[in-house]
Amino acid sequence: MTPEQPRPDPGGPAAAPPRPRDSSATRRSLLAAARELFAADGYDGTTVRAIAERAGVNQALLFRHFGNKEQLFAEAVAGQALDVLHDGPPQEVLRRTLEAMLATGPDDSAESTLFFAALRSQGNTEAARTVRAQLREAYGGALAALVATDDPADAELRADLTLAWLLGIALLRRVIHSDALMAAEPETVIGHVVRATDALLGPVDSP
Amino acid sequence: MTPEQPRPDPGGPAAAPPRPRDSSATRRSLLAAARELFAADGYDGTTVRAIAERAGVNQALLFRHFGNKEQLFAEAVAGQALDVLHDGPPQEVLRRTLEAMLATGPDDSAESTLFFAALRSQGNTEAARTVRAQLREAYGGALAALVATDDPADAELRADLTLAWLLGIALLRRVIHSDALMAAEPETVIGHVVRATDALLGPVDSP
DNA sequence: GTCAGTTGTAAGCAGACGCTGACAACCGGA
DNA sequence: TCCGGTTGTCAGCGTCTGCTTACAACTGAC
Repeated sequence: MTPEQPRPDPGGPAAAPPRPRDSSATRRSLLAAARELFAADGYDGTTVRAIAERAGVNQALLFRHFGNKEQLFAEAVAGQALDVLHDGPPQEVLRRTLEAMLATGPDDSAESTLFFAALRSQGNTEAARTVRAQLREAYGGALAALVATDDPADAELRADLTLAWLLGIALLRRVIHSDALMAAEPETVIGHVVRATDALLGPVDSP
Repeated sequence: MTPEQPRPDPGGPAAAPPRPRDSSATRRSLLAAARELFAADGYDGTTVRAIAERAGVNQALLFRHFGNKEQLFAEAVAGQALDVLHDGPPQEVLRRTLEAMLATGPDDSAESTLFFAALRSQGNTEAARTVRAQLREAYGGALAALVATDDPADAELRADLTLAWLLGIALLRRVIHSDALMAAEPETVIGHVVRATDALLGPVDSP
C-alpha cells in the first residue's frame, strides 16, 4: 500500500506549495473572485469550487471564512454598487449609473454590474432576496426624489420603471449579447435614455 | 426476501394506477407543465423531475418524447410568445406587449411571460441561446421599424433599448416583486412607458 | 393466440453540487 | 520546549441533477 508518509518537500513535480498564511489576503481574494463570478454568472450559475479556484484558495477556506455560499454572496455584494449613488448630485444618478455600466467591456466586472448581478440572481434564497430588496430600495428612493409629481405612489412607480430600464439594459448587454447595445457609443446610449427618462420622470402634460 | 411478485391489482392503498396510454396527451401535458415552470423559474431553476411531476407523467417519458431538457425547452418556447407581435398594427406592438405582461397576476404564466423567461434563462446552453437570439431578433426588428431615423444602426440601438425596458419591467415584476409595479393600474404604467418611448423612438430635436 | 411495437413504470447511474471532518504546518506566548 | 489557536490541505459525505436501462402492461396486425 505504501501509506505515503508525509515528506517535507518531495522531489516530484512541485505538489502545490502551500499558500502563505495570510488570513485577510485570503478573504480579499475570495471576495474579489466571488464578485467577478457572481456578476458574470449570477448566484446559481456560480459554484463555490469556481470561486475558490479563481481566488487560488482551497475550497474549505471559503466556508471557514464565510460559513456558506449565501453569506459570501451577501458580503460580496453588500454596499458595493451603492458608491455611484452618493458620488455626485442626485439628479445625475441615472447618468452616472449608465456611465458606469457602459464604460466597461462586456466581460469586465465593474462595481455597478454587481448591482445587476444581484438583481439577476433568480434564486429564492433568503440572502439573495434581501440584497435585491435592499439595492432596489436605495435606487428606487434616489430616483423617486426626482419625479415631478405630488403622488408618492406614482413617484415610486416611475422610479421603479426607470430602475427596470437600467436593469434591462444591463441584462441585454451581459446575458443576451446585443450587438447594437455593445457597439454603440456610451454617450449615444446615455443621450437616448436620458431623453426618454426626462419624459418619464417629468410632469405629465395632458391628464 | 419475498421477491414481491407482480400482482395485477393489489388490495393495498392504490399503488399508483397506471396512466392511460395516450402519447399525444402525455406530450401536451409535458409541454404545458414545462411552459409554466420555465416561465416561473427559468431554465436552470426548473428540474425535469418537477416538470414530470406537474404533468403527472413519469420522468422517463419526458426523455422518450423530447430527448433531453434543452430540446424540451426549445420546443416549449418556440413560436409561443410571438403571437402578440402579429396580432394587430405594428405601431402598437409595444402597447400590446405591455398589456399582455400586465394583465396577468404575478404567478400566472401567460404567453408573453414565456418570452421573458426565455431571455431570463441565464444558462449558456445552446438551445437557450438560440431561442433568446431568435426572440430578440423578432422583437427588435418589429420595434426598429418604428424608429424615426435614417441610421439603421441607431434604429436597432433604440429598438434594443425599448426591448431592454420591457425585459426589465417583467423582471422587476416577476423576480424582484416591486410593489409599485404590481399594484399600479396597467393603464397608468402603459401611459408612462408609451410617453417615454415616444420620446425615445421619435425624432431627436437638438443634434 | 402470438408477437412486434408502443406506452408507462421503477430503479439507479455518473457527475456536480454545497458542505464537513480530520489532519498537517505554522505562529505566538508561556 | 511545549502548546493552544490559527491557517491551509485533503478527502469525502449526502443530496440533487440530467439521463439511462430493464421491465411490465397494453395494442393492433396476422
